Parts: sequence; structure tokens; C-alpha cells
Amino acid sequence: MRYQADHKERTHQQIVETAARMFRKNGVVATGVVPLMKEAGLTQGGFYAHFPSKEALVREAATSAVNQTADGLRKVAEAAGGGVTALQALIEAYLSEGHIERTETGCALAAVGAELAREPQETRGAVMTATRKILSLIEVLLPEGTAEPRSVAGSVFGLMSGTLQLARLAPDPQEAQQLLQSGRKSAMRLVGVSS
Amino acid sequence: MRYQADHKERTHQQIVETAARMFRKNGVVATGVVPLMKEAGLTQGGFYAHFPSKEALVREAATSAVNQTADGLRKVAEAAGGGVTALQALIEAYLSEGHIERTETGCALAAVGAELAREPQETRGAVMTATRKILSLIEVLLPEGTAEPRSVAGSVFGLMSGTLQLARLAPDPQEAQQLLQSGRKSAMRLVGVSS
DNA sequence: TGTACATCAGTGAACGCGCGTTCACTGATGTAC
DNA sequence: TGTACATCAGTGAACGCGCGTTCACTGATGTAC
Repeated sequence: MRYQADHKERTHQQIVETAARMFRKNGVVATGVVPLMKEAGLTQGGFYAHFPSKEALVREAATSAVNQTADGLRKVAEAAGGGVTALQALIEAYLSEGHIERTETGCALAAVGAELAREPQETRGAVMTATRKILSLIEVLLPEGTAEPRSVAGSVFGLMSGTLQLARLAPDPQEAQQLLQSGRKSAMRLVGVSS
Repeated sequence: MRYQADHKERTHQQIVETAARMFRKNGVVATGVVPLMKEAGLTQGGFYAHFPSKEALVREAATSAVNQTADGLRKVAEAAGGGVTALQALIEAYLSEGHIERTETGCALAAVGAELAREPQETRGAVMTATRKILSLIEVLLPEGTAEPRSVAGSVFGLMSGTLQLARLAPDPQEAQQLLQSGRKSAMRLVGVSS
């Protein structure tokens, strides 16, 4: 081999991860292949040795970004020990000031979910599969005996994602904070813990 | 006057309303000035007699789209007579199968909220002002004695918007339906009505 | 060991195209006399 | 009443630019003998 066995695979992954960040920061349509490859430390021509089209990258990078989001939330929950306490930690981490600012490493669905909904079915399917990991993560942390836990998990995530987007939209930081706080309270109420 | 007094104003409004639809359908960045003017029955050159830049149109059209959303929800509530019954009607209309499909005339925040969060502060301020009308509308419909109604209204809307986006992402219609149903139930629980 | 050759990840110029924007112009309608 | 002129909403060609994509090439590394 002229290069290390995993050389190309590592470059591929580097492109995917750069895209996963840039897509969230600037949007999917607004991110061009040339600036993306430059950011990844390469030139545009090499792109098509890794992906047949931008659309193929979108599918892979969007899925990767959602998986990253799921992993991040799982770590928060694990650090908090599991159960309702972990669920509260997850909700507080998601609906936090820091998450408003760190769009590019934050939740992919809050950042580009609506844009991804306009992608071809195949892409949406791949993203949805990754999204289900987030929903399952929430589901298993719900208090025992929760009625329709799957349903509650979906709504709690919807609430968190929608509220984070609203908070990001608000130009007044105080208003953003209030929206987050409302979201945290309501999310906890939904999971059956009236703080 | 060479034209009727309101001629230019009507054309202006026609451009704004066309943009309000196209932005929601295809996204803000993905909507070009040339196709937009064509859709409005004009040619691209005339655009700059109405707006100094695309950004100015984005501000106006996004605000208009959110106002349209607020008006639509108000009408649903009024048709249902007010109070909790009206709130339920609003929630059911928002989290309905029809709303998944009619992105271009549906809720602007679910369609392009995340994209608008990347716009300059001035645009976000105008959009947020319109958004507060939606939140106030929900707030006044909450059951009497609801604790922190403003906070609840924000969360309910966050839940609805986030859930609708998730449902639009799901390629499987059945999964989308389940997400909507979960959202309806959770929203009603949040407003204090355990169905 | 040294040289010729094969491999292939990545380069960078170039492609046609649509973007946002500019501007000289058109033509319908009004006013002046 | 008829004609010259002013107004101005809208036209459409053209601008430079960045887009996604293609492709002939480079050059580092390996193998063959």
C-alpha cells in the first residue's frame, strides 16, 4: 500500500465531520463543496473520490451529526447515573445557554431538521434511524410506569428541539433564557416530575 | 397618477406573499430572486424597485409568513369558540396530517425557523415580534388559574413546532402520524387537560 | 541494491449554470398648453 | 381637442461570483526484477 491502510477512510471521515459541523453552523444548502473541502484541509477535486455527489455527503454527514447528538446526550445521561436524574440532566444540557451558542456541535435536528425534511426519502430515512436513537435514549430514562413512554419521549424531544430553535431566534438573550427555562420546566412536567 | 394609487403597493405585497410561500416550501437560501419574481408574474429587474436587497425581502416575507401563521391559528381558535376547547382545536390543527403536507402555507417557524435564526439581529427581532403573537394567542386560551401561562404557552408552541418538524422528517407516514398523535396528547397534558 | 514501473489519494484549472444585483431602456398613463 | 412632454413601474440583458462537478495531472509510495 502506498498509504496507510486506513488513510483514505480517515480523510473520508474528516470530510464527513467537517460537513457535520458546517451544515449545522451555516445550513446545508448554504454550505458549498469548495469551502467545505478547504475547511477540511483539502481541495475540491478530491471530493468526488469520496462521494458521488453533494447529496451523498448530506446523507452521510447529517446522519453522523444526529448520531453525534445522540452520543453526546447519552454521555450526559451516563454521567448523571441513569433514571430520572439522568433525564433531568439531559433536559438541562439540551435546554442550556451553551447549546444556544454551540449550534455547530449541538443538536443536528434543531439546526437543520427542517432542511433535512426537504431531502430525498433515502436521506430522511437515514436521519430518522439515527433520530430514533435519541428517542430511545429518552424513553429508557423515563420513570417506571410511565404510560406510553415512546410517545412521551417523542414529545419531549419535540419540545426540546422546538424550544431551542425559538430561543436561538430571539435576539434578546433574556427572552431566550426565559424560553429555555420554560422548556426545562415543561419537559420535566411531561416526564412526570413536577418540580 | 399613471397607475392606480395602490398599484405599486399591491405588486410589493404580491412579491412578499410569493416569497412567504416559496421560502417555506424550499427554504430561504434555496429560493432565488429570479425564480421568485417569475413566480410572482414579474421579471427580476423590478425586484430592486421594491426592496434594497434580498435580505430586506427575507425580513418582510418572514415576518409576513409568521403573521399569516398567527392569523390562521387565531381563526381556528375563534371558530372553536375560545377557551380550552379552542386551544384543543388549535393543537389539533397544528399537529395534523394536513399541516405536514402544506409546508408552504403552514407554520413559518417550523418550516424556516432555524434558518431565520442565522439571519441578522434585525430580521430575527421582526420575526420574534410576530412570533409573540402566536404565543399570546395560546396564552389567553389556557385554562384559568394556569401557573406561569406565558411560560406554558412558549413550551406548548415549542413542542408543536418541534414535533411537526420531526413528523415531516419521517419518511414513513405511519411513524409521522404517531409523532403527531403523541404531540397532541402531550400538548394537551401540558396545558392541563389530561385527555 | 538500484531502477523501472504501477498504484491511487489528492490537486487545481476549467465546465456550464444560477446566484444577487445593476442599469439603460420601454411603454402605459398622466399633465401642460 | 390635440400634441408634446414628464413620470415611473416594470423589462431584460449584462455584471462578477460561487455553485456542483469533471478531468488531466502530480507526486508519494509501493512492487518487480
